[in-house]
Amino acid sequence: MRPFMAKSREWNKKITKLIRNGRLCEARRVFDSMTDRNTVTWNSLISGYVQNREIASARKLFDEMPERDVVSWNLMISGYMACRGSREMGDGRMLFDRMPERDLVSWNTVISGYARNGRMRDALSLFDTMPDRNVVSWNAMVTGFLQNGEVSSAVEFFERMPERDSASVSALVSGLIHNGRLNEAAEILENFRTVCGGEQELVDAYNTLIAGYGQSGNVEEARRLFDQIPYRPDFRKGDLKFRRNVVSWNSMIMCYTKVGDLISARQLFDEMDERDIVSWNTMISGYVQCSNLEEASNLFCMMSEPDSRSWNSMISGYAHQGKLDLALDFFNRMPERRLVSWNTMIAGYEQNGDYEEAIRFFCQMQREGEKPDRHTLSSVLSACAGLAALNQGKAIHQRVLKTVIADTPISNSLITMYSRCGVLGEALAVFNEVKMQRDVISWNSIIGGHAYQGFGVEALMLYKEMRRLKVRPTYITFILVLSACAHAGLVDEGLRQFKSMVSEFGIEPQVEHFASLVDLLGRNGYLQEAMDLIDTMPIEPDRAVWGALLGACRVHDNVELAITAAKALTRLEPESSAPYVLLYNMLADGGRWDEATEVRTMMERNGVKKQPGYSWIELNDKVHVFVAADASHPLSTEIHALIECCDRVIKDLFYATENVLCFNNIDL
DNA sequence: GTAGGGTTAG
Repeated sequence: MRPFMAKSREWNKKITKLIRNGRLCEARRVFDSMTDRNTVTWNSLISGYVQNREIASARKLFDEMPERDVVSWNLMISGYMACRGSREMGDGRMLFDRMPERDLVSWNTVISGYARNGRMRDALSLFDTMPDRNVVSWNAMVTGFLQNGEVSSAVEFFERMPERDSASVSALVSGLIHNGRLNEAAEILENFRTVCGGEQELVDAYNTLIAGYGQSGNVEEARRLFDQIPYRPDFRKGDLKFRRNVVSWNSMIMCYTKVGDLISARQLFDEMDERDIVSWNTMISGYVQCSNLEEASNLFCMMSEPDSRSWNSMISGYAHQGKLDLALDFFNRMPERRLVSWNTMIAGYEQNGDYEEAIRFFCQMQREGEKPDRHTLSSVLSACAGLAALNQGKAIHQRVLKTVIADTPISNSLITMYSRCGVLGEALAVFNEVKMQRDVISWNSIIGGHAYQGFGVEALMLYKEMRRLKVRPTYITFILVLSACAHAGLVDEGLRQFKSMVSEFGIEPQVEHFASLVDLLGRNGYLQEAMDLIDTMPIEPDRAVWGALLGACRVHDNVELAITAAKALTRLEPESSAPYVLLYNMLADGGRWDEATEVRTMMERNGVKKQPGYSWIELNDKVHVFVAADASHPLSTEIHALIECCDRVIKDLFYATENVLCFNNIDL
């Protein structure tokens, strides 16, 4: 035996293992350090890039490699087909047409690529012309039909198959479930059971159905099936093959975690003889989903080799609890961070309102060579919306045009971002571009944008257009419509819309709707009516409801109701300074100094501190945040000097115009 | 080291 052969085989194994553990960069370093690479070495690394959707890197290796075999070609084709874009699929097809020698895998790769992306006609024409077919070719067609909702074609193909294996049955059963036909799926399984008795394939079909029941939340039925599969083989019956495998256990555990029954999930987990990485990850993610990070972390620590899913579950768990420091700790400790890890951190910061950090992470991610996808872009767009960072948002819009083909959620984020940045024209431009793929969220975004910017009448016009096009509004639509009416002073219209929400659409009013109604009435001077509404509303009023009343009292200078509202607010949020401050200012404005002082004393006695106000400005793609009495900005001294200068100019003008404040003509 | 189904992360 030649020693160097054994050597390169060992290295190839090492590369494969690194790729399996998500350490692609390390695999690349091993590859680069090798002197005796063979075709398998090249193919292994290409496979790593393909698995990680780095198609350009895969192609570069493919073009550079000295000798390509049929596996190299097949790997590249499968990489292109998995990218799903029509351009990439075209590239894959081009390679297929150009390759010197095709095998069954080549044909099946292209067929399933077409089938998965709804191009059944292309899939079918290849299927019909291919020299010979195997069970994989048939299964790919069945799956494709089911994914496109063509259930009868799928069943027809299934029946025409010359031979079937466990994947054929699983494909049909799971496809039927995804088309909402659980009963038919169960029927197929029953037929299959009588035909093939206690074979291994039956277990796979059972597992599919268990998972299907789990998806629809029917744990009892799933458990009934699970219990029908014997735990251990029954030797007396000669039943050697029909027994639970690790997927049966994992699927059942998943059913329990899905409904939050972690006790039962854990019982099964502890009962298992052999757990695989999926068992561990399913349990961890179950604990994460019900916010039990302690147990999640216990299990995580017990794992010998956590993979990227294990790490990312922990990161997302802590991020959801707002513990970004702990999330970051896991993020930093993981052996190799991939796109999902970055996305989890960015989404975590964004959802916790730390928009600057979300954007900072986004920039760092790109510096480290990771390409954003739709998840990244959607989070970052929300962060830009939160900061009203228009230039950043525009730059990301450009990225979107290069990265995503047509994606409704992303377009909706763009609409929201432009709205929040105050450029409704841009928001409308996006809204008009996606005419064909609008959903109710697109409408909510554009209506909300107009309402938010004070264009109540325009918001209502958009709502009417939405109704004309028979788009069914949601409860959020009505929060926005009521807010639009409030801003436009259309009290009667608002009340009419509220009634129509209940009577026409059967939407049960939520506390947010009452807050909007209180705002609608109060803002337009109907303070007593707003108060009466609070007294009679069927839900407990929350801070938004009382806040709306208090704001209205401030505008219309009703001190007595303001006191009621402020009292209610301090009961709900004892630590908030806003109601005290607002009430203090109102009393002081009215010259009621004794009561004002009393409010101030009460605030101090209750240990409430005034929270510093803050504002921000976007300049040269950077967002600068200013907090009162904060000197952390690099140009703090200069900024304060400038403010003082402005202050002087304003004061001079103020006195010069004999106490008549007129900002309109000031040219600073 | 490559093709189809069923279990895990954003």
